[in-house]
Amino acid sequence: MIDPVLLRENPDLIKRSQKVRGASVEAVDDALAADAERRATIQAFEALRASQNQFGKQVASAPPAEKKALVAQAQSLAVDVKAAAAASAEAEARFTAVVRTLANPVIDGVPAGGEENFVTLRTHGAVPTFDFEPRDHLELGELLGAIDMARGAKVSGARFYFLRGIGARLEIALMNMALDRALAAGFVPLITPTLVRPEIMDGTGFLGEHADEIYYLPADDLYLTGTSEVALAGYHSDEILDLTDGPLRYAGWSTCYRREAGSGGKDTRGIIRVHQFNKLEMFAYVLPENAEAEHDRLVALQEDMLQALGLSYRVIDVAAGDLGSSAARKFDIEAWVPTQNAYRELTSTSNCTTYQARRLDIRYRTESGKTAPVGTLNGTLATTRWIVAILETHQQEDGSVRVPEALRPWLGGIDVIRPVGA
RNA sequence: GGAGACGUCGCAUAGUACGGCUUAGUGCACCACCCUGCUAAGGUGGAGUACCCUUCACGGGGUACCGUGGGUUCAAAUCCCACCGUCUCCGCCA
Repeated sequence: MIDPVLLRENPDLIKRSQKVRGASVEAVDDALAADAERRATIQAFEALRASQNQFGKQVASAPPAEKKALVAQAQSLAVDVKAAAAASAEAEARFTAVVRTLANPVIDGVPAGGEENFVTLRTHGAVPTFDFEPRDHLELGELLGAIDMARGAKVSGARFYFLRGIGARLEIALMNMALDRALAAGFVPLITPTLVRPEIMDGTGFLGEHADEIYYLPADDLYLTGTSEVALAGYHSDEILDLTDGPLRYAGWSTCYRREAGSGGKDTRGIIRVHQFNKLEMFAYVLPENAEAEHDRLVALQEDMLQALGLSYRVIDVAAGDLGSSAARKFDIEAWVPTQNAYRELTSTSNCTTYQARRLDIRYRTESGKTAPVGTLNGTLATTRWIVAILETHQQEDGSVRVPEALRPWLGGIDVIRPVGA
């Protein structure tokens, strides 16, 4: 949720942000009107309630003879109070509903426009070239006995798969490598619940435009999370944090579930876009003024990891229209996937500033002793999808795949993965 | 799945049988000051969160909050209902 004070005092800033996102600018005026209405009804209710409280004291201390008459008077007052309370609650609900449609104001410098308007900040590594026809990750995965899509479909349907043998080991190795790096960088590992209550899912902002992407279990009123970000953000909800010793940083390890509802027909081959995968997610709670520095720090950790794995990539500043409503800025890192002749997203790192924290009521104490919402950030450090880029980038003509040196310690020292039976 | 107990201001507790004298008491911890040669002990005072109004500001006034949400009532921590959570016992089970 945006800061209601900012809305009141600087609506133009929010309008500019809505505009570059391609979101509704009128919603800002609607919110302002709803705020005025809300405050008026609150005042009316509180004044009535104050007189009712006064009256209650009179009734309590009145001699029994007068009590009856006073109670009769108080009854009519009670009717007014009730009506005013209802009006105020309604106005509050209307205000909240409108304000929550407003997205987090983007940070200065975020490119305007939609998905294609991203700005490339830097690229790393030459695009790999082959003196043979490179195989795609699924063909390699099948040769290596690593990926089994057919049986995944048999058991669970399209976009499900088995990772088997070296494929399973590869994923565990990646996750562990990422975890060790996160530990070294001061992150606290956390294995998170993947089923969460509605208010947590809603608080992280995923029930908005992503609602149809999410698995829901009506019998239990629980949502399956598409990223451990949800549980990591909910972890400290309704708390006042002590950030005097620095940010709180967590590395969440979880399976992620996504319906991929809007992506019919896209990336149907292999494990690029699947309903279930594993991810190691970094999450940081920081003082708002440190959020942008933390954002860069997260991206640096991701780049270190990608470089260690010998992948070629570019870092992009995602355009305003392609940000989720919670993010004020988002850096994606996309690795080169040879057979697609394209960069594909491997990590996504969002600075949610205080937007998410305000919804989840996560605060810290300022120097003056007041409370204020913290900043939250999240970013990927490893996912199943990375296997795609690793297999394709490091493949050799005979279908074997070189294991990047940095990954070998987590694979028992294996330096080359060879086709099964070869 | 069945039966029961419980959820109060950071922690621990009182208050709930009889609704109004509770702007929720007490202890510990906390902060400021006083006192004692240091420490300990003692004394005095202060402390929650959110929102609304007012003020240039310091501040002042008000409303709500006793797990959450409803309800009864002139009035609810206290009565009623639902939900969430914790604990105990029984049953079942990978």
